[in-house]
Order: sequence, then structure tokens, then C-alpha cells
Amino acid sequence: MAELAGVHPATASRALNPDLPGRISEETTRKVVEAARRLGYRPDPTARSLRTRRSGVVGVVVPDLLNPVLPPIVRGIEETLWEAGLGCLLADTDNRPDRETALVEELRARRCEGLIIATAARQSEAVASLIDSGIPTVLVTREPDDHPFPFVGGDDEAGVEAALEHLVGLGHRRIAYLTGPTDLSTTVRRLMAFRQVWERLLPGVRHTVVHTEGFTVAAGRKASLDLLSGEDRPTAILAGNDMIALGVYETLQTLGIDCPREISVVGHNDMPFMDQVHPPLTTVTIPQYDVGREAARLLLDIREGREVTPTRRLLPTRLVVRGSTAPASVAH
Amino acid sequence: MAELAGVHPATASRALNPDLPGRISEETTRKVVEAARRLGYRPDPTARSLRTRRSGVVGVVVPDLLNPVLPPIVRGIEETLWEAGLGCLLADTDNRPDRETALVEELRARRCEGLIIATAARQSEAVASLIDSGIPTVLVTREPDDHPFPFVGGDDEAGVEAALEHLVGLGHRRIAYLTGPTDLSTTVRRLMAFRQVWERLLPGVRHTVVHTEGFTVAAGRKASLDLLSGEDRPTAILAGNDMIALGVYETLQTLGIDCPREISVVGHNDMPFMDQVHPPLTTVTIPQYDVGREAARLLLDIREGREVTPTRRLLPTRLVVRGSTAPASVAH
DNA sequence: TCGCAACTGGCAATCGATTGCCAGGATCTG
DNA sequence: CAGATCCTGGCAATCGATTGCCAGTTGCGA
Repeated sequence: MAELAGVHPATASRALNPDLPGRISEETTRKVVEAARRLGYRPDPTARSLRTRRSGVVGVVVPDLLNPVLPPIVRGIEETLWEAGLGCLLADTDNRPDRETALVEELRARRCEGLIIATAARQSEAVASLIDSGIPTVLVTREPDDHPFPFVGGDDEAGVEAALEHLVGLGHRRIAYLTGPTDLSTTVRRLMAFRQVWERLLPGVRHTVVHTEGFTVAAGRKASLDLLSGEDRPTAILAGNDMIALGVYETLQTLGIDCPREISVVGHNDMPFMDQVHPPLTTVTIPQYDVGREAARLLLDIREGREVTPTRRLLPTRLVVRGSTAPASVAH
Repeated sequence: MAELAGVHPATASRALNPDLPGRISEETTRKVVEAARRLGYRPDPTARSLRTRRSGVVGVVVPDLLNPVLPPIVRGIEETLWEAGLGCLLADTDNRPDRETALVEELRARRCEGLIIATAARQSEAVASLIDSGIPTVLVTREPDDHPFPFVGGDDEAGVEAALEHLVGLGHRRIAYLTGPTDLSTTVRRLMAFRQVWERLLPGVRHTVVHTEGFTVAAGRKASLDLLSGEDRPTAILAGNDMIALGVYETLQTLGIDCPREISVVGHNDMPFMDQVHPPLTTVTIPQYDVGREAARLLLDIREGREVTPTRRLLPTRLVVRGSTAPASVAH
């Protein structure tokens, strides 16, 4: 260790610690730094952790990294954490509550200094278990119905509002909302927004809400097949997310319905390549990367004991109008 | 600690250690286990690490998580590592060599038990620095020109071969290979395969190779614009990856060239949604998830001191024929 | 000149689990 | 029945950095 090279045992620690300004004379500090440099010395993080009770890592729990909305969030988190000198322990729950519980427990056992959780269903045993744990926790993108933690996500309400205004502005009146299962927080947040905006824009007008089996292409395909096969089909579909919208695309192809001439489709999330599908998908874009950064910043604030207000941060979303929406045909 | 609850100090450690079979009497073990259970005791990983000199984490270095080929790889790695009780410290270099170097150094300082690196350019200071470090290291998907480490990736050669045979089988003869910059290992591996297969299939026939500025849509668009604007344009383009292929799509749209009627396009990687673009892209699919799992398994083998042979594992790729390729038009 | 304060650096305890060595008691062997 | 062996559990050192406390020096003011 640096002690040998220099002269002393634990003086080196103080010399190398920037939080102790004039604690050690400049002379001595210089010697220590020099010795450390020559030996390529880096204090052992394990030993340090043991003494200081800080592990230097935070756990990041995601439901499924293959979901295209997550990588940008994780990147935002990861970059922000490294900048603060914290490592990022990644855990993927594969959307399974039991795995979520197990992984959160594992992360706690590893003495993570904080947790960023993107995986929570509306009921989450794992999140509940954290409530009085004292572990700094931030939820991101998804959240349980009831929880005391800070949350960062996109402003879904504004997104749905913009999407619906867009469709109504194009003359659409028979609009179906095709969303996911009711046990996901995303479904609830977006659906509530849909209902509110609907009442404002088209009070009293009937609307259709269909719950798919999941936020997937297959579920979207299946649900839209029923919806579009019957008489009196809608002139526009607002999808709960882009996956469902892609499922709708497949159904349209199957049934030989032209988008956007005969029907308009709007998605949500603006996943990568949604400008490359056919037709290019009109959808709500969410600043996922910034959501990740903000979540990490919030966690750092909490960790430093800084006050965090407000506790919910909804980052601005924006409707990107592409080729999948058009004025309602006059025939209707 | 469990000691208090039970009766002894460090006997608990042995009782809880499954690697010491009959070391402690069944009676005592039972008591310890019971006490541990009641207290929800989990040995402190930090203290354990300090003593055993094993940190329980491996570093995973990726160039850019937003590149769609990476998430499945990372998932495969992450799952396999957790199964083995290892954590997964994620580090994203943003494709910057200086960050790669800094992050690898940081991961070393944190005493990672192993490193899985997906980021290496053809020259990598970071990888070079690991050579005599004794740290178990596995490279994945990309690799420097010269290195002593095990490597796991897709069988690009077979992929390029299948793609080229497909095009030639459709009657194409004027084929351009549109690949990335020469300083990336992916470029080199795929390009060498292209040249070899070409010599076998169409010996002596002239072919065109164009290097784009990167494996991106923009670079693909730009390079293909030059290529397709002139006279005597190719009847088929084999792209170095799907991004470039999408760039070609944009150029085709700009120039009003119909794919696949007038020109065929083949990609490489089979990124998500490549079946949803227009026309659906014929491309080479790589078992990315399995690549990740295999890389992690290899790392575990090395860590356990098991022999790893062969040191290069190329997982089978497959050409998925979709709508972007068609027989060469008779006009040519 | 004396005394007190400021400044430096060392000592030793501490974080919590692991592990080599040892000892007491039980069991076995000749 | 004596001595050897086995089984079990405790003692204490160890991993390496951090930090409260203390002591020796130096400097300054009274």
C-alpha cells in the first residue's frame, strides 16, 4: 500500500480524502499522492464500504430490457450515476412479480445505496417491502396504485390529450381507445386521461374502450381484429402504446383496410423505428433518456439528504404527427 | 447477528456455508438456520468480500445500449450471471474510447470478478490493459484485431454467405456491399466474408464495396445516395447492418426507386421491427440473447478455472427472407 | 517567558464475515 | 483400559480503509 511507499499508515487515507481540506500538510499530501500514483494505488472499495457502510452501487430494476422504451431510460440512469461515482447494478425481472421480489431482496442484501425501479405493477410486494426500509427509492415510468416514493415519468395525460385533440381536430368522432390490461399502471394513467379529455372535447358522445391482453403486438392484433371486423367500425384508433398500434397495423393489412385513408391510428411512446414502419406512425414521444436522468438525479438528491419537491415529476411529452393519421373520410 | 440469537460467534458462518458439509453438527446448524431466519439475517456481502477477496459482481461494458442489438445480449448476460449469484455492473461507453478506458479502469478498481466487453474497437487501449491483469475477460459481438481473450458472437461469415447466395440465387449480379467504417471489427469480419463468398460464387465478376461513415441510418442514406444516383446502379445492395439498410430505404424513397421491384436490399442483425418496416427487410438474424448467455457462461467457466475451448464461439445465424428481395428484373 | 491554541500525524478500534489452528469430549482400537 | 482418532465448536487473526482520540510541535499572544 501507499503507506510503505510514503511513510505512514492511515495518514494516507486522510491525504487522499478531498473532504478533509487542510487536515494534512501539503508536503505530506504531496508525498502520499506521489506514492499512490507510482503504485497505481486505488483504495479498496470493499474495505472502504465495510467501514463507511456505503456500497457505492445502486440497484436498477427493469421489467424487460427488450422493451424498447427502457434502454434510453437505463442509459440516462447509468450515466448520471457514474457521474456521481456510483455503480449501476442491473436487474431484469422479466415482468414476473416473483422475480421482482427476489431481485429486490437480493439488491437489498447487497446493501445497495438506493433503488430505481421501473418494474412495479399496480400491486407490488417488492415496492411495499421498501416502504420502511430507509433505502432511497425512486420509481420510474411505472408505479403501484399507492406508494410513498418519488416518481418520474412522461406526462402521459398531456400526451393522450394531444393525441385525442389531433384526432378530433381531423374530424374523427368514432374513436376507439385500445389499451392494455387493467392491472398495469400505464393503462390506468393513460385511460383516465383519455376519459377526461373525451368528456371535455366530446361530452356525451359514445366512445369505445377495449382492453387488450397486454401491451404487445400480438395482443393488439387480436383485440383489433374483433373491433374492426364488425359493422360500424371506428374511424380512428388511439392505441395505448406503439406495440398495440403495430398489432392494429397487422389487422388492417389482414382485413384490407387502408391506413390512413379509411382509418387513422395513433400510438404512444415513439419507439425506435416508428418513423420507418408503414405508414409512419403518429405517436406520442416521451423523453425517455431525460426521464432516466431525472430519476437518477432525484435518487442522488435523496441520498444526499436534499429535499425533493415535488415528489412527482412528469416530463413533457409531444405528439409527433406522421403518416398514420388523416382527416376522417367524408363518407362518415 | 445470528450469533446472538443462536449461541456462537463464527460457527454460524460455517453452519450457513453449504460448502462445509458435516463440519457443524446437524443440531447446531438447525439452531443457527432458525435464528438467521427469524432475524432475516443475510451475511454482509461487503465484509465477506473483504475477507474472501471476491466482490460478487462482474462488469458489463457496452458501447451504446440504444443500439438495438445490445439489449438482448445484456439480458442474456444478466440472467446468466444472477443465476450464478453474481451481480451485473453496467457501463455504457457511448462509443467513446476514452470513456471505455475510464470505465474499465473504474470497474477494475471496484474489483470486478470478471469483465464482459462488447465495446471494443479494432484498437482498444482498455482491452490491451487487461491482458496481464488476471481478470477473467470475455469479449462479445465486437473484438479488437488482436487479443488473447475468448470471444462470443454471431457467425457473421455464415450470415453474409447466406445473404449473398440468396441474392445471387435470385439472379443478381451487380451487387454492392454497403458496410461501415474500416476501423470497426464488425466491418472487417463481414467484409472479409463477403469477399470470400463472392470469389466462390462469382469469381472474376466486379463488385462494389462502399464504406459508410458509420453503422447508422444517416450514414447509410448518405452513402447510398451517391451509389444510386449514378448510372449503372446495382440491382441489389447488401448492407453491413440493418441501420444502413434503413438508410438505403430512405434514399430509395427519395429517388423514387422501388424495392424490391427495381432493387433488392438485405440487412444484417434483424433488429426489432425489421419485419414492420416497408418493405419488410430481408436480413440476417443473430441469436443475440444466446450470445449473451454464452458469453456469461464462458466467463463463469473461466472464473471457476474450467478449461474453455474453443476460445471462439460463433453462434449460428440465419437469413430471414422477407419482402425486400426479389428476382433481378429481366431488364438488367 | 509562559500558556494556550492550532496544526499534524500516529495509535488503535472498528466494520462483519471467514478460516487456520487448537482444545475438549466422544468414540474407537488394540 | 490406555492411547489414538474423530468430531465439533471456539479463539483470534485477517481482509484494508476509515476515524475518534490523543500527543508532539510549532506558533502566537499576553
